[in-house]
Amino acid sequence: MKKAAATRLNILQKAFELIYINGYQTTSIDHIIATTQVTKGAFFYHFKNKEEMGLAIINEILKPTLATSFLEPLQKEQDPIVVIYNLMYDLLLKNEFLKAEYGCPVANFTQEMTPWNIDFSKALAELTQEWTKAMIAAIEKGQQNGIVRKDVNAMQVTLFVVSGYWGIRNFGKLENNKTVYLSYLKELKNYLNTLK
Amino acid sequence: MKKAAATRLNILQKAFELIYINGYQTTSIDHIIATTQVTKGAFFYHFKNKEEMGLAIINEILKPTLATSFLEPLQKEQDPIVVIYNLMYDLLLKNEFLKAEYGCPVANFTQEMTPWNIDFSKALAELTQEWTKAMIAAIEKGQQNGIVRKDVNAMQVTLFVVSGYWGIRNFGKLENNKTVYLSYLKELKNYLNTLK
DNA sequence: TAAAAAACATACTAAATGGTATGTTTTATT
DNA sequence: AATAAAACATACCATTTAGTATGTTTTTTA
Repeated sequence: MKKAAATRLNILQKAFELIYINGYQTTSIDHIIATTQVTKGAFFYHFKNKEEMGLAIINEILKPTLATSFLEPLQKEQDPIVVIYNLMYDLLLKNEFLKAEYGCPVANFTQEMTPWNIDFSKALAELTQEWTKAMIAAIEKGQQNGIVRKDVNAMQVTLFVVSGYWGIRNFGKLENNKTVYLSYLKELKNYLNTLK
Repeated sequence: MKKAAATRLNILQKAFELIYINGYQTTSIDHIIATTQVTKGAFFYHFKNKEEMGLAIINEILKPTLATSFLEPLQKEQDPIVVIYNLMYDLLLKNEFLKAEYGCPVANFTQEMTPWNIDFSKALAELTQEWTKAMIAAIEKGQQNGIVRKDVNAMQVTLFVVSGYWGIRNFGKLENNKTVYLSYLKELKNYLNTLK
């Protein structure tokens, strides 16, 4: 990687960490450049302002994570009920990128930036739609395979499941504890099994 | 009401509106006093700092709303499945205090303040616990009445339902649209009916 | 290897922020 | 009505903020 690209990525990664922990508004550029050991000149060479950096975090940090941790697992040729459950299990309990006490980065950004920042809203809505589309596809494939009932509304179920995920992440944040995830996962399993 | 108390309440209500729309961090005291037509002297006479005002919003604005809109409906002597569904229906589609594009105030605060602000976290966790306790009680009563299956875990179901509520509110915010609520409610009904 | 462009560094600025110091006015109490 | 306390008003301040102006260094290209 070129050195400039490395500097840029370094800024984005450290900035993401800070924002994930403290929020976008609360994380100042001064704070970011202090922890990255990068000067203000370098920062504003790579990003024309704070907002552009925030959007770059979504596109260059969150989007790749989405692909590997949220989409790929759904594209396996398996029982979608097992696949969705395992996905949630991994995201909530195993994923090292995501921490219980800081919630879901996409949900955090959504809460902080929408509806007043249109660019953020659009970028976040796109990310979310990629995930929901993949989940809907997985469920519909399960219907074709006869694993999931034909009368199940895949879009409806996806909305229900993703909402639950966002919500339980908020719970984990509130209680600063992963144990709520265990109860949630049990009930998610119960629910998913009713789709058979 | 005494005039001083009216001033205080006016600040809290206007501040809540601004914070509900723009977030706690982004809402400045200057902005609050500008829209309330109250001077800085008055503001800091009633609240020793911004944080105290924020906590007062939780205790004096959100808590009463919780009681009337979130708890009372659950305490009716009825089928808890109907009661919970109707509660969600009212909260998502009828409630005038809550707007789709701004999400759930408690979830918003949680996302923005936890885990780094302990006082906010505690106040918000208390609010949430009041709601979950009421919902658990409603479900357990339904089990005693034979409406809800005995093998249902009331706490687990409550966690699942509340998570879904928080999550769909985030969806509504993201899409800036109430139509997602309709799909969510349909699937919620399906889910709740499996508890019979 | 010289020139040019890219990448970074330093010092600064205007605006906004939470908060204070010091008043004045209003209300309650004797 | 006099006094004291409560309630509010105004002017100010130190700090933080995003962002800029103007450099210097490093890398690429001809």
